[in-house]
Amino acid sequence: MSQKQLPPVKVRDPTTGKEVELTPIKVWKLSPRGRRGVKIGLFKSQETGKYFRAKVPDDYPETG
DNA sequence: TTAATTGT
DNA sequence: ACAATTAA
Repeated sequence: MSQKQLPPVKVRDPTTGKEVELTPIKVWKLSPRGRRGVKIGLFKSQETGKYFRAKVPDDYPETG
């Protein structure tokens, strides 16, 4: 199986306030039943080492 | 156990 | 309010 690395996402790093490109550690769908919901990624700030969550594009692949 | 994430 | 996820 060719393991393609996921592309970085442009997100606002809430710990620095800067917009950065980061590859999410994990991605999942967050949606109530019967509603559309959003995809969420778990990220780790390079600047501060702090974890944060942010929306990722709807077409971004989910990770296991 | 809670905070925080986004859009309906 | 509600969905899943996980660091703190």
